[in-house]
Amino acid sequence: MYTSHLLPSASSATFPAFGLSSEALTLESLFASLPVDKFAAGEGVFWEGDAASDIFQIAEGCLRLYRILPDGRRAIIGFRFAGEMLGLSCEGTYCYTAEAVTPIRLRRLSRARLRAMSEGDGQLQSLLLAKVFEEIRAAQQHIVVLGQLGAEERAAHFLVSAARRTGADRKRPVVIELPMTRQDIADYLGLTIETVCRVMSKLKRDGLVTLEGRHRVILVRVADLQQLAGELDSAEPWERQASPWCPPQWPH
Amino acid sequence: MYTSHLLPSASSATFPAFGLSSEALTLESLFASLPVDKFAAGEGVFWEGDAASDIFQIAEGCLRLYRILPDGRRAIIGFRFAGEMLGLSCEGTYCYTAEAVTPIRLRRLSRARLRAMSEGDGQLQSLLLAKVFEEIRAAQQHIVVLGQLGAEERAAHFLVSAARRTGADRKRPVVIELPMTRQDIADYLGLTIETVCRVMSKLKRDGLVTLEGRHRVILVRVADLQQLAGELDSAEPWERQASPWCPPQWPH
DNA sequence: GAGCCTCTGTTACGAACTGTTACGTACTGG
DNA sequence: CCAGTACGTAACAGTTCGTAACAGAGGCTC
Repeated sequence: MYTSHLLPSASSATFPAFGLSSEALTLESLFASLPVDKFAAGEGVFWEGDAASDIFQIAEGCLRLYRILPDGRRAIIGFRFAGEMLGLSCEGTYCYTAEAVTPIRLRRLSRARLRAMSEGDGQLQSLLLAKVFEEIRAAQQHIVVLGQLGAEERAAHFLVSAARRTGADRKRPVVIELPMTRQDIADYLGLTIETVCRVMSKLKRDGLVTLEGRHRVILVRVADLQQLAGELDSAEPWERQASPWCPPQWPH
Repeated sequence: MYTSHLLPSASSATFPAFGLSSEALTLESLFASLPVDKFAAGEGVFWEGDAASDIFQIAEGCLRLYRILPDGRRAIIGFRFAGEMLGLSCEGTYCYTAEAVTPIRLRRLSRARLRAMSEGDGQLQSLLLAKVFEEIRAAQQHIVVLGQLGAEERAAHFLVSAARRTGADRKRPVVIELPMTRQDIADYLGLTIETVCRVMSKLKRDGLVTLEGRHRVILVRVADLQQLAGELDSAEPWERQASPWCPPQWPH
């Protein structure tokens, strides 16, 4: 799981890459027949304050969710990847801006229609509620990370979470792809870009990871990274299937 | 609103002190006939990992919600006050420990029973969902505070939020009562107790607040405090009624 | 109710960490 | 291939932390 909001998708439901789970199929099928919207990298899907009329499922790509403070600082609340949903936990207006990190394709479902569909469908309601609870749990995890962990610990947590989320932690070597920029990571972890660089370099120097280019990290000593991360994950219910992962080809 | 989780109660529903709102009555009436449990200050109501069998409504007093990290650090996720609910957004097991800050009285409703009651009751479902959404919004607010604000800004935000939450910001002078200890505030704001003291002293020295004993703060220059807090509140939908407030008599 | 005791809170100062600024390098896209 | 952007590194500055000493409030005993 990605520190917190990187993996706010399913708790009991899963998102296998080819839709083998019956529970997941229920949710996936809601979107399956909908047309696909495309957005270029850097494009916004919706903005904080917009009427929250739709929810989205990401068919492909990666988004960042953020809020801008009055003085211009940017707080990234989380990232969303292929297979995950977007905008479910907003009511009235979106409480953050959603922007494409990579080129993305997503399907749009109006909130009104979802409401109509879930009316009287207890199973669907449960699935949606599970996603909302998952999002709360992820947010609380993020709160713990930002409030209690130091820079190196936050970075370790970010990496370990990414590995778990993508399922990379079940292969050897553990290779994770990070489509977002260092600035994105910094704004997500509550650090500056320089501190992120420093810490990544230190992890590399200490032999915990290997860096291949800007967007690929190989976790060498996973157990040590997990310990650095405060082992916040191990007690977490993220024992789940990986979401489909976009191929490593995002330009910046 | 309290930085974030201090006020995760209602978004559309309100909790007037004497239950005058019809929406609030719907939720309040769920608990009204239930027996009252009492807990002494420092006592735990439930623990992280416990089966989340019940949800609670606080009749009186204040609780802290926290998680303990493997190395002993304590992260306070939020506080809960009289009139608010507890344990709603957990599924399966509680994801934090709830502990009385002051002597508390609360009413317990089993999750199974709530489920049965809400089955087929669309209005009740909406009310509960609104509370869950409110909690997510509060958590995201807390993420922004912990990730982007400095120590003084966090403290200012904490105070302004407390004022808004208790309705103290609509009177002059703005007097807020903080039943929790400095250590609680520190663990909530991601600071050390010394930094909390230092910052509070600085706010006092700068004439922004007056401190009366350990648990009472008078906000002198509210607008300046709000600006320090990043004005995160002003754009927030916390334009709501205050919850009933416990009398200022908590010993430590 | 007086006095002692313990716990909480406050302040000071040095240490550690993170932010800031600046500059050089690597990658990306045209 | 070139220009622009993102990234990495280093030196310096600022903030926060950690330790420690002290002050004050509340509780307890007598």
